[in-house]
This record gives sequence, C-alpha cells and structure tokens, in this order.
Amino acid sequence: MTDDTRWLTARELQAWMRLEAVAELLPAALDHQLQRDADLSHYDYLVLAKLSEAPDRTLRMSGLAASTNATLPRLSHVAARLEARGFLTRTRDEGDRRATLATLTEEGWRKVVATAPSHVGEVRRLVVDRLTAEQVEQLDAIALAVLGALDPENRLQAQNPVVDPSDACGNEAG
Amino acid sequence: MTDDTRWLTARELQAWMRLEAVAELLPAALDHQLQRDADLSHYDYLVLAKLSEAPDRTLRMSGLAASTNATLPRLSHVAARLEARGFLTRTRDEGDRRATLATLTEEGWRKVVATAPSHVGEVRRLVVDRLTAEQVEQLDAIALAVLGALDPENRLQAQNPVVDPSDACGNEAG
DNA sequence: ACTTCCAGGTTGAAGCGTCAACCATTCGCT
DNA sequence: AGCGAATGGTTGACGCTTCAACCTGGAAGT
Repeated sequence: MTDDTRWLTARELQAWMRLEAVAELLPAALDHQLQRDADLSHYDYLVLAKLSEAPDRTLRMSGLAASTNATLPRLSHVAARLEARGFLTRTRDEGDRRATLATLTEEGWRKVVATAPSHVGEVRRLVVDRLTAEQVEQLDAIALAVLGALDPENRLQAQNPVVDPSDACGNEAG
Repeated sequence: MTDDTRWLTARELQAWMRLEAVAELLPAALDHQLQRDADLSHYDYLVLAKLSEAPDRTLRMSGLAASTNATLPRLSHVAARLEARGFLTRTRDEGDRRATLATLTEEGWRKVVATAPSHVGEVRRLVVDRLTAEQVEQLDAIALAVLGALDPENRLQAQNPVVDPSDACGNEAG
C-alpha cells in the first residue's frame, strides 16, 4: 500500500490541533455560562436571539433552523421545550399550511434581554477581548473560508443584520 | 436598569457569528466522515491517535483525557466501548495502583493507520487547504489566544510532538 | 499504625442530538 | 382534475455526554 497521503506539516498540524481544541472547548464553555446564569443551552439562546431580531419576532422553523446552523429535528425538539417553558409559540402558517411559524413571546423577549449582557460578556472574555482588532478581521476571513467548505450551498446564516437588544422595550427590528 | 454592557461592534459580531458557525459545523462534519469511513466518532479517533503516538502506545486515563480535551467520565465510557471492540486494553498501573493504563492493541494500531489518510484528507479539504500559509499561522495564534481563556491552567494538550503514522509497521514513537 | 483527605476511575441516570420513519401540504406534469 | 414527487415538520428510538455518587489506593499528619 503506497502512501500518497499529503500529511500535515508541523505548522499546519499545530494550528489544526489548536483549532480542534477550541472547537471542543468553546461550545462547552458557552453552554456552562448560559446554563448557570439563565438555565439555557447555548443553542436555546441562539434560537431566542434569532427570533428577537426577526420581523414580528417570528420565523419559519426551516429558516430558523438554517440561521442557527441546525437540523430541523433538532430545532423541533428544542422549540418544543422552549414552548413548554413559555418562551415561544408555534402556529401554522396560513400562507403555506405545511410551514410552522415560531414567535417569541413577551416572556421570551424579556429572557433574551436579561440574558444577553452576561452572554456578550462571556464572548468578550473568552474570545473577542483576547484578540487584537487585526486578529478579529483575520478570524473573520479564516472562518469565512472554512464555512465555504462546511456549508457549500450557503444555506446558513451569514447575511442578517443584527439588532442591539439593549434598546429593549418593544422594538420590532423590522 | 442602566446598560453598561460593552456590545460587540459590527465587525466583532460578524467574526463571532462565523466562529460560532464553524464551532457548530466542523465537529459534525468530522464526525460524519469518520463515522462513514471507519465507524468511529471524531473523539474515538482522537483517542486512538493519541495512544498511537505515545511511548509503548500506552497512556494513563487521566493523561489521555487531558490530551484529548475531555472529562474523565467521557473517556471512561469511550474507552469501554473501544475496549469492547478490541482496539485497546485497560490494565492497572502497578506503580500507582489507582491509575489505569490504556494500551492500543495491534488491531487498534491497524485501525489508526487505515483511517488516518482519509481523515487527514478531510481536514485538508475542510480547513487547511482553504487557507493560505499566512492564514494558517494567524489561525494558530488566534486559537492559542482563545485557548488561554478556555484552558487557563493549560492542563490540556498543546505540547506533544506528533508522529507521522505513515511509517507504520511497529514504530514506538518513544 | 490510624485517621483524614485527595487523586484516579468507574458507574448509572438524565438530557440532548441524530437518524429514520412518518404525516400533511403543495408543486409539477399530463 | 389527478397522480407522483418534493417540501415542511414532528415523533420515537438510540447513542453519547454530563453530572453526581461512589469506590479504591496513596499521602500527609499525628
């Protein structure tokens, strides 16, 4: 068995192992902070946050799944739990009756507003504040390049502008 | 409630959301490839790979857990499955009889050697080959900075040199 | 030696994600 | 109209990770 594999160079290997470590530890760290401070998983928070930015705080399940980088079954389970906790409601879309619309409740909105500051603080502490402005841009470019391979069809996220939840009390982001 | 939260700037937010997406999608992509081609999870492979690089292909469970960025219970469960499949064996350490030593079997070694090429190929396809040499170094520095926050005590990985499994057939990496 | 504490590991229950199967609705074609 | 395929979503079973509880063996103090 001849070996024509292109092995990684020492530098590539080191960078790769560190990325591997980050990809392993970062989600766990975010989960921990949110679980402790808000009884929410990182993904739960993402779902609520995306809804909070959407027009009428409403999104189709399929769109919400795409913009949170998740499969539909996963979102369906998560939405069921969040609905049971009163953070969102699901209704049939009367325009296309196959579709389900998820809407953030008032309580869900309050939850996001209350949770966002500590979450942003954690993101700063773990990532953003440890990098120079230049490194932030490098990271952006690198992540974009990798996403090109991970998400070839570009179904996922990337585009939507984001609202600052600090101007709380009833804005609509429309 | 006054708001003194330091929100992310637009550039920071974009870079963060992309990193978030990568951290979400990359592990799943690696799991898929390895599951399909070798019936191994990414973490299973990591465990076997680390053992394959160790002196005598043997490591203490606690050291193995640290070098794979995992908790001990997680490794314990994984090791039980891998042992049941014949890829490694666990024995008491006669030096410190609290400790357990995990040793890669000959079959486990063959598994790693057989699996490594396609895995490296996937790592190249998804990450390394999509970046310039400069970006690889940038990624290395960025990941190192973030790991400083994720792993303050530096218990984890980072140091060990790595052996190229292509020179297979019984080297000891010692 | 005896007690106390800590390190190393394992186990079982609980929670979450994945996959395959399934139902409902709409679209495309004739 | 009417049939078949594709889209949107939910459900249940299974596998993996986490957490807390537990057990054993070594270290430190007396």
